[in-house]
Order: sequence, then C-alpha cells, then structure tokens
Amino acid sequence: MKSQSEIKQIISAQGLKATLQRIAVYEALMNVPNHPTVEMLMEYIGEKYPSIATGTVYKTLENFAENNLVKKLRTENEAMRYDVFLEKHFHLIDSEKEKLIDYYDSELSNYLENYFKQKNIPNFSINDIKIQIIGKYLE
Amino acid sequence: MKSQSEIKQIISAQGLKATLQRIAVYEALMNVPNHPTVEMLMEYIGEKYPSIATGTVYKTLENFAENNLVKKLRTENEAMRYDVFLEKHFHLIDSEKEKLIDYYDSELSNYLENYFKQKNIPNFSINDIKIQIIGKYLE
DNA sequence: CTGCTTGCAAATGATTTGCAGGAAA
DNA sequence: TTTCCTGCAAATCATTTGCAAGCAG
Repeated sequence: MKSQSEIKQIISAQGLKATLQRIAVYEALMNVPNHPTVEMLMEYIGEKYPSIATGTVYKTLENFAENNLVKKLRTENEAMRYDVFLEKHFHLIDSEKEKLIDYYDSELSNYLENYFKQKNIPNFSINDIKIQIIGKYLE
Repeated sequence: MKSQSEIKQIISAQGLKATLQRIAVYEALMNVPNHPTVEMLMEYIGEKYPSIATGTVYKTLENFAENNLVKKLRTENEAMRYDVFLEKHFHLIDSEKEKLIDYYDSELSNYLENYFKQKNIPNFSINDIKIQIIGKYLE
C-alpha cells in the first residue's frame, strides 16, 4: 500500500489540493475491497474521520475520476463503484450474487490492444476498453 | 420491424401475458433509436397510449430483462438504457458527448467466443460478454 | 490573502413499492 | 375464475446542489 505522504503526492501531482478529506478518501479506496460504493467508503472513513461529509466524498470521487485517479464502474442494478487500482483489468460480474471480481488477463489485453491498433473504427478514437464478463460465480 | 401480432407472440413465448402495455413498450423499444431510457420510451408511448403509467413501463422493462427480451445497459453518468436488438454487438461510448453507438464486429465476437471456450475462468461460467469502448466520437 | 474545498441540509431524479381494481388466459 | 398485471401515488435511495465558512498553497 501507499503511505500518507505518497498519497499526498499523488493528489498534488494532479494539481489538486491535498486536503485531509481527499487523503482519507484515497486511503479508503485502497483499503476497502471489492470496488467500493460511496456507502462502503463512508463506513471506512467514518471510523477515523467521523466529520467528513458524504457530499464531500461524492465530490472528491468525481474529482478523482476527472483526474484519472479512480475509474468509475457500474453494473446493472447497483450504485456507482470506484476502482483505484488502475492496472489494466476486466471484471467478472454475477448480478444475482452481487459479485464483482477483478479479472486480470494480459493475453487478452494485449490482443485487444493490437486488434484495435490495426482495426480502425471510423470517427472514433479509443481511450479505454471496458469488458464486463457476465455470468455465474460458482460458489 | 415487427407486426403487432409478431410482438404478441414474442411476449407470449416467454410465458408472459401479452397485454396492451407490454406490446406498447416493445413497440417503443423497436422504434426509439439509440438505446432509449425510460423517459424516451414514455415520450413515444405517450403519443399513442397516454394512459400507460411510468411505473408500468419500469415493471415491464424489468420483466423483459428477466425474460431476455431486452438487455439493460448503463454508462457512468446516465439513467438505465434498454436494448431490444439482441444480435451480438458492442458499444462505443463518448461520455462527454453523451453518445452511445452500436458497434458490430463479428471478427471480434468470434475471437472472444473461441478465446473463452479455451480459456477457462475458474469458478465462473460465462453468459455474456459486454464490451464498452470508451473514447471520443469525432465530428 | 484568495480561490479552491468543505459541511450541511435541502433538492433532485431515477427507480421501487404497496395496494386496490382490471383484464388476459 | 384465477392469476397475473396495471395505475396511482407515496416512498426510497443515490446523487447533486447552493451557500456560508474553512483551509491549503
């Protein structure tokens, strides 16, 4: 994980003020597993910093997303989730069990990268490819 | 497109009662372009059937989704969207311009199908693969 | 200092729910 | 007839907003 001062740097590097609240949100993002929702983050943050407001956490996360510190992701039925681990990966989703699991597959990542390097989609320039593999998580 | 009686059959085939409301929703799904939201569907439906309630449309769409008559999809910032065209395809998304464009690519579909036929993901059985290609729509 | 941030509480907007009455099969 | 479906209106829940006060740079 990252130290407090590393987090400060990460935030400052984006031209954002490294406030207590932002550091707390970043910490929570790293420590709450499984692509937390705002609710999950608030639970974690509330233990250490009970005075940080929910609205602030929403604003902070929007802010982080705009500055590429987190990725937002959402499934069909749930609230928005946030992912602070930016290494390329995909997601396995079981809606029934409400599971959302990271799926790292560099072979597939590389294939797709090459595929779209060659195959040009008219009138569209690609920033990112999100893959959600929908199915059943077997106990 | 499909006739009224074809729609009736499609709905009945899932064991659902072919009510006026459901037919109207299915019609709207076929005729409102670009993966409509409930709001867009209501606009279309309201012209012909002003008495159909919004709640009914929500329930109908949930119902259709459970019975594989539509797919639900949602992007980061928007309301739920519904897709009644079930042929395999992916989506190009430009969040800034709020564009969501169908992307048909059978080469990619086939590759992925074979890829996951061989590559077994432990503890997970795949039903569907959703790909969202995020980027900028030019022009 | 000064402008970016925060806390708070109210507002919004999409979606869900409960229930009494209605209509397909 | 009987079960499934609908309309309505209220409720819920995630998220956004406005604004006065606070704090990082």
